[in-house]
Amino acid sequence: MTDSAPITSDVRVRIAPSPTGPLHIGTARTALFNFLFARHVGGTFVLRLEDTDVARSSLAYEKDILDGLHWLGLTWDEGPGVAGEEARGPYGPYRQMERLPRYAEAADRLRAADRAYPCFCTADELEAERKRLEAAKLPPRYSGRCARLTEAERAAFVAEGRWAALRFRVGEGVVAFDDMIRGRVEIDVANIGGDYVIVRGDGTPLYHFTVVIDDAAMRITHVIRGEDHLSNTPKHILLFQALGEEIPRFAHLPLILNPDRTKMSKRKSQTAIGDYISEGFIREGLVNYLALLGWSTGTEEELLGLEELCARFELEAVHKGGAVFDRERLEWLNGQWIRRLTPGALVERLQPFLEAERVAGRIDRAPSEDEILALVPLVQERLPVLGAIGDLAGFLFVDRLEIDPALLTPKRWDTATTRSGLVAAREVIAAAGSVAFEADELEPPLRALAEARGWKAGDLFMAIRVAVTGRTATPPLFDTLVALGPERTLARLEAAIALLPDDPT
RNA sequence: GCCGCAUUCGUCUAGAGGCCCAGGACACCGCCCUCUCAAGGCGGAGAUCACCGGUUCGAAUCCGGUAUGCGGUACCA
Repeated sequence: MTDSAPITSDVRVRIAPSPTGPLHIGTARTALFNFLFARHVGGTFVLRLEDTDVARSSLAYEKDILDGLHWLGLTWDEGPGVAGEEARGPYGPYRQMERLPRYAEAADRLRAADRAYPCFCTADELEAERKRLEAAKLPPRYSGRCARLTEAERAAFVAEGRWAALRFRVGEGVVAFDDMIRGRVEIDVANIGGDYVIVRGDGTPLYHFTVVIDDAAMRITHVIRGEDHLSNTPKHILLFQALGEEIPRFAHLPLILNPDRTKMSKRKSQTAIGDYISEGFIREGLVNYLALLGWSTGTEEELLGLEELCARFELEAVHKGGAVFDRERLEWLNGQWIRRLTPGALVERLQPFLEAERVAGRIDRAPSEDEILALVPLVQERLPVLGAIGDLAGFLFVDRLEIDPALLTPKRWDTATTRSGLVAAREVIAAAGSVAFEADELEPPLRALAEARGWKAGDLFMAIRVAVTGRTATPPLFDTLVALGPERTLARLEAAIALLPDDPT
């Protein structure tokens, strides 16, 4: 499969998630686009964990992210060691907290070259300054108060016990770059807010700093990330230059949006990949859908597997505008892929969902593999998500069926007709079943019964359906009866009949 | 506020000067199939291509402006 794709190009891309939350839809899409780009050109796909926000990072999130990417089939060529395994790749470690000495070395270098300087301003001072600017209707910007401190003044602050953050000197000029998706972007550094902090007072490095050092150290050639980083790009370019590193190419992907067109967020949308997995979206559907959010082949084809996506993906064909996440379309695509699964594969994927139904107490026993296999023809085209299996076929695995008596009587029937219909049906089914309990043996006599009594076959069937399943929407009736087996079919008919008054007045 | 990016049916998108009074898909509506639900087939409705000016014989496509939206503007990532 794709995880053993040969490396035939110098292209190196990365996905750099921060383990401060479960794998997010947007991160997954960015990872997918990086992966597709790498595979398309025969490049290398690197995974790096940006865990410098120690307070919010956790191992549980890290695991969720790694598992999620694996589940999607986005295997990386280089990345951190997990579960006792060695890290893979020549540019490790791939966790930023294990790379601290490298950031310290780079910080020293910038400091020595006077491209960065210690800033002794306190949070309160900075806050006051920001307020002053805001009141004067000026853009927030660091004044540069500490930029020209003499060594003596610095020593005085240190003696005072103040801790210094390290600020990068921004200088003047215009930073320009050719975004692979948006074309030329030019930003005057006067607008990026002044000299910015690259190392905190406590000595830990900040994102804008680590991302540049690592992208350079890991020889990343193309930075493919979300549009929310577009405005930050000049900060990165300035650092690449100051460090004497080659500047990678940039490609900023359009954002995935909430229905109200704001950046997709946990508050307004379901963003955790894990939640989609537990609902029963399958990787083929999710990958296909995500790939089409912001990209298209340029043709009218839209059912594309990972292999095909790798072959066809073009970064230049990515859209510029944000895309609203459309769950209905995802469900449709997911259903398409479920229908394309082989029976064996569907059985395998259904098993955990049936087991979950059992654990939740919605069914009394989880069916065997063979039982599920027999079910596949009845359910395969009726599952938008695997999790729908409980609603669709759960009645087969419950010991005591709950029936809403109100549903038992078909729309055009009264309870007396329903009762006699079910009584007669029970006889017919018992008789037919004694020959062979098969769909072909059951249907003709029941149709004949309806005709003899002047009933619409559909009404009779509906009464039977509700009697044996408790539902008005089920897989085809006769296949359902067969799946249920003769004993349970007859017992359920009996129980349903008992629910109907035998002398309605 | 400032800076940046964006703007084609409700949604995802095709479209790179004439093939477009704009094509496909999801959703929606109708019909067919049909024991229900799906699936599938057929058809329908749905976009004055944000707006205004320009360039051109001709613009959704090129240029300028405006509007709106979003993003960024942290000792978060």
